[in-house]
Amino acid sequence: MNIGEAAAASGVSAKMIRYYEQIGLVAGVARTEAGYRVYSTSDVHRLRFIRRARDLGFSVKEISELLALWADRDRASADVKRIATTHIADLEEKMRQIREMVNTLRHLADHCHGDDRPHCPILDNLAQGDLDEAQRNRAARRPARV
Amino acid sequence: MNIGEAAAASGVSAKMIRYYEQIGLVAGVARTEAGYRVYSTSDVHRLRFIRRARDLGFSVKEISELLALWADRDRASADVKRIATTHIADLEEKMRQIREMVNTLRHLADHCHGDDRPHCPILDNLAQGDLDEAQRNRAARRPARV
DNA sequence: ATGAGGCTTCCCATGATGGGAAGGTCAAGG
DNA sequence: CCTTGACCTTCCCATCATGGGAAGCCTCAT
Repeated sequence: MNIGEAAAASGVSAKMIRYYEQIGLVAGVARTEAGYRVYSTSDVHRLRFIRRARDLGFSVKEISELLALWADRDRASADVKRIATTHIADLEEKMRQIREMVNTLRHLADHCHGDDRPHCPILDNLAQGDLDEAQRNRAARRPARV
Repeated sequence: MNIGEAAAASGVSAKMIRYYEQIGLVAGVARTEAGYRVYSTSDVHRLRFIRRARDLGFSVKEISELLALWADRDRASADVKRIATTHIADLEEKMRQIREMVNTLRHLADHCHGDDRPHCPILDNLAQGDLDEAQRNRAARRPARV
């Protein structure tokens, strides 16, 4: 199987397959005499695993650990679960930060007439940058940055 | 005021102040004979505006539009509100995607014993990558990628 | 044998941020 | 007056995952 077919079969673009090989996430595969990469079905399985893990928001580093555990038949499920729960916590933290932004923004937008007149609480808030709820929270537990 | 003081006063790092100048988000400021940047209080206000907008998740591009509206006394508040509500929608979409990931992951993690035994539904799911809820949704409305 | 389409590598760009090096400047204190 | 330390300058590099595109080679079907 050429890289294009492997891409179609795994849902990972050819570009990304080469990239994953370059950074060592997948081992270099066999090549034809002409230098074309050749993929087996188990290579494709591996790529699909990666694809699915990416879809669940895991970083390449985490996926690398997950792949190692996947390959290790004697792994402890606790090790897998630890990675997953840590990731869940990361995602939840991100969600919390976004929710805070949305709350603040929605509050401001609700008080903005949104007509031809220039007065706008949104700009007022950005300009004065007073310590409102979101900002106090941010100050409390740096670093924020979503 | 030197860049260091402006950074402290605005909450924007000196690095980022230079970057914002470079990409044209803030105009080049006055310089001393020696080449040091000199900031006025209104420069600092502008930086604080940027800082606050970044904290609310606005992109540099959006902030550039917001700054233009801020400077325009005849703006229509509708223009500001449009930017804000679009941004809110973006954030909510991101939240939705993250929530989906979390739901799937939490479901999997809940069914993982997390002990010494190797069996693990998390890896099973990644490996088989069957079309579960999250994946069908993703397939329905590409592009996903959070 | 020719053309289309696939493959290769290599370089560049994204977005916002930080790190760090090499070198110039300024102010305070000896 | 000179030194020293804290600041400033520019320039380059790295992040993270992804895509775009060019130049050139390969393969298969016509």
